[in-house]
Amino acid sequence: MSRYEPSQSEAKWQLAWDEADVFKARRDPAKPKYYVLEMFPYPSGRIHMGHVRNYTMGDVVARYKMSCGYSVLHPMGWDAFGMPAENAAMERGGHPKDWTYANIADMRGQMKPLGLSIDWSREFATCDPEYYGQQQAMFLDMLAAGLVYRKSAQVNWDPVDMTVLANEQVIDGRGWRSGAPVERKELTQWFFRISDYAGELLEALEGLTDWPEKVRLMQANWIGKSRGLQFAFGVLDAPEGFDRLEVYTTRPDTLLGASFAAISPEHPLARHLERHDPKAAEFIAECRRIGTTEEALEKAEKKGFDTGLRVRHPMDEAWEMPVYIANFILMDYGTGAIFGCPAHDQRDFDFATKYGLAINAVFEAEDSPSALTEAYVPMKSERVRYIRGFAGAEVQTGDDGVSEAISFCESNGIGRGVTNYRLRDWGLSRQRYWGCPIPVVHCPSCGVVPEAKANLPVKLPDDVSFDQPGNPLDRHPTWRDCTCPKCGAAARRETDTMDTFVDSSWYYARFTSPHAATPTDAQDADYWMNVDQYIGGIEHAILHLLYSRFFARAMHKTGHLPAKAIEPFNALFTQGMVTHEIYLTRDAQGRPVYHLPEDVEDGKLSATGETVEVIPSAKMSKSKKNVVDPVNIIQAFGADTARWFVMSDSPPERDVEWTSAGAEAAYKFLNRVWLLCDRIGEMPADAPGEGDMALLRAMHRAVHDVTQSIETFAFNKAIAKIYEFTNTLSKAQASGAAMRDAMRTLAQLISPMVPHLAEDIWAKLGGKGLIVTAPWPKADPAMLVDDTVVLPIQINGKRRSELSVPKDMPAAEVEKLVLTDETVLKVLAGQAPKKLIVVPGRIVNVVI
RNA sequence: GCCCGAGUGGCGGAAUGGUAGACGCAGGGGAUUCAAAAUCCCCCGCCGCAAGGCUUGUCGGUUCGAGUCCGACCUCGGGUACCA
Repeated sequence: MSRYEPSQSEAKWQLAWDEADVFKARRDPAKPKYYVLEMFPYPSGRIHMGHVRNYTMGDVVARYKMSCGYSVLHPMGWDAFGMPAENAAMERGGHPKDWTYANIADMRGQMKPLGLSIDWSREFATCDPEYYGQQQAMFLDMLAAGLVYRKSAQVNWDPVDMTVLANEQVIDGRGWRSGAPVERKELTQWFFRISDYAGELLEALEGLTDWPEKVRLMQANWIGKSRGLQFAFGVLDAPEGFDRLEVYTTRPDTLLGASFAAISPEHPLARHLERHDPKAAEFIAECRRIGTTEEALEKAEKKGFDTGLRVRHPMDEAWEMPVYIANFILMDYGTGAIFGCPAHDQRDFDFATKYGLAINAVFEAEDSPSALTEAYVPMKSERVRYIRGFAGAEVQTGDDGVSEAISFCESNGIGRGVTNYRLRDWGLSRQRYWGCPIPVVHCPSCGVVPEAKANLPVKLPDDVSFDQPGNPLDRHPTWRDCTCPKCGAAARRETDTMDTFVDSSWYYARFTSPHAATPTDAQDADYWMNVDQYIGGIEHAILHLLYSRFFARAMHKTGHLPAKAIEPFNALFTQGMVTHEIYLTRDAQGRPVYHLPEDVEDGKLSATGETVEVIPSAKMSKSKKNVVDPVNIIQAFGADTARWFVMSDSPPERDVEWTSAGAEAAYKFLNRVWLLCDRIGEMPADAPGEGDMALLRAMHRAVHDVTQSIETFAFNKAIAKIYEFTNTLSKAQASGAAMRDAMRTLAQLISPMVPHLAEDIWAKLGGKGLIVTAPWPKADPAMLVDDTVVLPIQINGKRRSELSVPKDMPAAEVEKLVLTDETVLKVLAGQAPKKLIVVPGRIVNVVI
């Protein structure tokens, strides 16, 4: 008998894999390729259980596909630019670069013991000049291709720190450090023309059949295609240049229910009034105190300012309406101006009620019209009766009403039907140091000039300090001052850096040739793209994934990716979070003091015996101290236990709660497998036994079920099947040869999840070579069929009895048998059943 | 606010519209042991002595049959364009 000692054997097998170089991705024309990618991590410095779960899932897929004969690419890198590095520099001193690379080294050191099948030779960080230099080259190509432009946009401005704030740095409308009320400020910034691709990005979602439906839905809603009418109101006594007010509406059928027009505080007309009307200026200033986020804007109280201007209804010369500036109208959507129909829009209804405007119903419910105490907003597909309609039938659906209204307006010269998208262009400028510099130069005579490609990468300067707020690049004279690449005159470098979403929008492509002298290598990209399986958090469902889809198209347009790669991720899987209970005690003031799980035992603090409050599981976070450090778990139980547990307990798309009991159970199971292997290994190969056939059938059943479960990402079910098979095997009385065969197969089935233990078993039972390179077992279909089935008998839908019959017994014969069943006879009491339903091979239902 | 999910025993969960609770944890009983740990075997949704009844967040509907489909709601989670 030997002991299961993961600390020794895990290191041993990791070395063996390294020496055999089994995870090196090679372009092999003889094999099909498989590219599996997990969303790369931000180098915070510590891996957490969420990482372990994410990378174990990818590892299971990678190892399984390798066994199935694929040439696998499974790389790892670091999403290394971003705010936390600058925050660390500000709080603790030091340099973002040093902090980041030290974190990367730490995290790599924590990840390696997990035994992941990663090709580490492809590792890179997005803050490597080698990587971001290629990103700058692509930016210049995209600029030349017309995919990038500059325009004015608003940012959160901290007037005390004199710095731009990210949305998460604005707390209750105030700067997180200064506490000063945040203002909106306009800056000229760079944008990607993602909205040019809105229609295509929407339509192509249909082809992403291996993406979760919820992600496709979220993206479709985000892109937000709408069909509507754009038309102009005539403005009475208009200020010069504003005699027409263009509005966009998705409900032109409600035009005769209009009672006001409203414009965005950023609308040119509002801007004009701001300069000439102090009251308007005051209102607009108030609007600007609301944050820049959609959430803040939507949740803010809806307010308007009556400009005193009036517009004429396009269908009635005599009909005049007031024009408001309203805080909820977005300048980025439509024309930045709307008309309000209070009867059929709740927001307009509230607005009209507040400002005493008319509420005129345009249509009413077909059957039961009722008084308007709130806006009547039926589904557009519902039929309604138009009482102020002007186009189409009196009774029609909202959709038809809209179409008819657009046709009517077009033929009467009132406006034109237009298709609009909610999706806005992607602002990529960041007023920060730790990001990829935007490679352009501002020249007094040539204007905005792209940096020459020969001068790339435009490297971040190292000699910067973070002792004052703001972007250090802005106050770095030798870096900022440069010469114009076009005319050679003195010029200034762009000091904005790129949004880190740019970095993560093409790393998957860079992994195919991570050190090429161009952004991608055509042959490598052609062989390895697309990512066959992408795995990551649902929190990236919209932004990261949509930006990546756009970027792949932009890369194709600029010659950096083949046409087949414009949808870069063939299949997507979104995994849940790892959660843990939260433990806390209270200090003298009643404030919570959080405690690490490892310091709590049986609901009490180990040190003092004080009882802790327990809050239900939440996402692991440092501030709540409900974190379990994978490094501790690996030291205590081994990587295989950590891997087994994160895969076993919950369906992978759902959150998993880390419990120490669960981790111990995983460890116990692996021990059991180890001992079982020992026992079988000691059986003489020719030891006689019975039940070889039964064991063989169970083995094929297990191979089939586990394979199916892995293929469908049901890892928890795969593990349940492995438990069942292990139970069967340990109770089996089969011959030595059959037992060994079954045990080796068991080792293969567990090998994607617990690869180290699997290698140990394989080696002990005489498997050939490394299990990691052994071909995946195949289930024989003939071994999977059962001859008899047990049919449950229901009476009025409730299970009352059962019946064992040959698998293919005709329904008529089953019926006869059912009517002889004791329970059925008793319930029928001599009467005939009303109905007898026989679902062959499944169930019988007797209706009485 | 808006968009998208999720809710099943004490706990994590399983279930092509067809036996609700597979598998695991916790718990109970037993074997082994001088004893304990470890290991092995058995029991285990709730109410009830039992017969039986109830049970998949709540309420309603479709169906011979609903955890699964439809409608309304409740709670929790993700996103909301400068967190990554």
